[in-house]
Amino acid sequence: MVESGTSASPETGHPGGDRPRLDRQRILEAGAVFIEEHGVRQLSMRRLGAELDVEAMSLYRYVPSREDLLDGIVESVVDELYSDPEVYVEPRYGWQDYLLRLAHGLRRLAVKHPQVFPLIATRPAEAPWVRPPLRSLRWVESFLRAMTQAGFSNEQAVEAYRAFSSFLIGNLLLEVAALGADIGPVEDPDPSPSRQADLTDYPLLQELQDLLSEDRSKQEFDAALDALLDRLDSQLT
Amino acid sequence: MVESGTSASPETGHPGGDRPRLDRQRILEAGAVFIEEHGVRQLSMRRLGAELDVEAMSLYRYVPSREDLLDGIVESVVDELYSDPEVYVEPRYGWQDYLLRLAHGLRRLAVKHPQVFPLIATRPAEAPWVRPPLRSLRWVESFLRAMTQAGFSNEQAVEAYRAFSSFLIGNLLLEVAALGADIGPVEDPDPSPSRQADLTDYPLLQELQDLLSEDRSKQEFDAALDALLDRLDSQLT
DNA sequence: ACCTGAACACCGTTCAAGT
DNA sequence: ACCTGAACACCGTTCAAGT
Repeated sequence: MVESGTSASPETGHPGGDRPRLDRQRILEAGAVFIEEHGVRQLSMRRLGAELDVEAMSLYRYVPSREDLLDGIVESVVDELYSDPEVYVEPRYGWQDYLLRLAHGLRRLAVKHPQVFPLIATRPAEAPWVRPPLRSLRWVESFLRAMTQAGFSNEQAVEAYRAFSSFLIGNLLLEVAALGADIGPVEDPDPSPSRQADLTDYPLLQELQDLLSEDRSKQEFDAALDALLDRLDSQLT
Repeated sequence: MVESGTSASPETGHPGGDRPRLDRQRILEAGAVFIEEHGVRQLSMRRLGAELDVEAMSLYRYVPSREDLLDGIVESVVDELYSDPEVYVEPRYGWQDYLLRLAHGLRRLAVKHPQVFPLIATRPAEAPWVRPPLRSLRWVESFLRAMTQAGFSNEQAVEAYRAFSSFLIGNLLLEVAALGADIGPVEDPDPSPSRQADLTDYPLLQELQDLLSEDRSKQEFDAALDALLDRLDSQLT
């Protein structure tokens, strides 16, 4: 990238290519944007540097490694949940209300960041029992408090936490996979006929193809969530 | 799976390091073993070649690219399901029996290949509606046939298929993550104190840490599966 | 204090060449 | 027919050097 010649104002101001100075948060956000645009596989230190008008090596002043960069991006995206006004309210309307808000907040997050969500779901967490997508001690504590205060035993609260995590991962991972289809690697669209499945040997698939292609994620999410809440409720007394 | 042929095998003389000749299936199996031993991140064409006593470039005669290699490994591991005698029986004992067998077969697969399973769960499939971990048209057809023949409507069968996939992904992905903890990248054990979470601000987590660390995956899997079957059953009639 | 250039070890992949 | 050597473009990362 040809640049510089920006000797006039060191702080700010150029309309075309100004460079607000590097800092960790700016790098993480640029990383999240880059992943959403090009996929994780395409994210290299060099390319992210270029995006920020900087050499790759400069990033190492703020981020110890590419791995740590990815962890940082995940953390920074998940932290958006704290500023979701629909989620972050005092849990005084009962545990079902709390779980509903939390689940829908995480679904909004997943749909907003379909390319980052698989990382949220699959990166190793701080401790083995901190299960995605609730990747922080603070949320786990909050979850368990809501449940125990509602009358669940310690064992039941922990079991509910696990069931809730599994429910979210399964539903949201498959939803974003169907969305962007790029849940792991591979970037090219590839609309070649080879990619179009040959259904001649599968009469039922042929018949149901329209149904199978229909997107009912929202309804299914709500239905499964409802069933989960019922199941948990039945454990209470 | 050692192949036939190679009768006198004149060129495989070395006692310690004989080289049974390259073929696609051998490469895929070696890849699966390598991933289970060292993690996906460590798998490079060069290293896999070395494992097979061959230069990396030789692999390209059987596998178009590293991406395709990973897809091939996933396919070859999932294909083990066909030779699981507990799973692959005629579905004449009812749909619940069928779903139970299938679910437990996939759980065995996940536990046997904890490092490969995340790939099974996250690699883009043949068609967008072919949801992991049932990554083949054949299994989807089989699933839908079992359900419709049991009296589910087309819509209900498709919905059941989606609910079943989500259930499996959520439960099994989190189970293998807790197992190997390496659900994505990063290889080092790192038992440093920095990795040990500081729980001073989270009294409930402190109190429940033993419960949280307990492994109850099998029971929870069975309980959630049971609840799912009940939910589906209630839609019948 | 912050960024860069050059360098190292390692990748995936191509292709002409060996046997 | 099957494998290899050399080469290319690209990585992550280190470190001494620039400003």
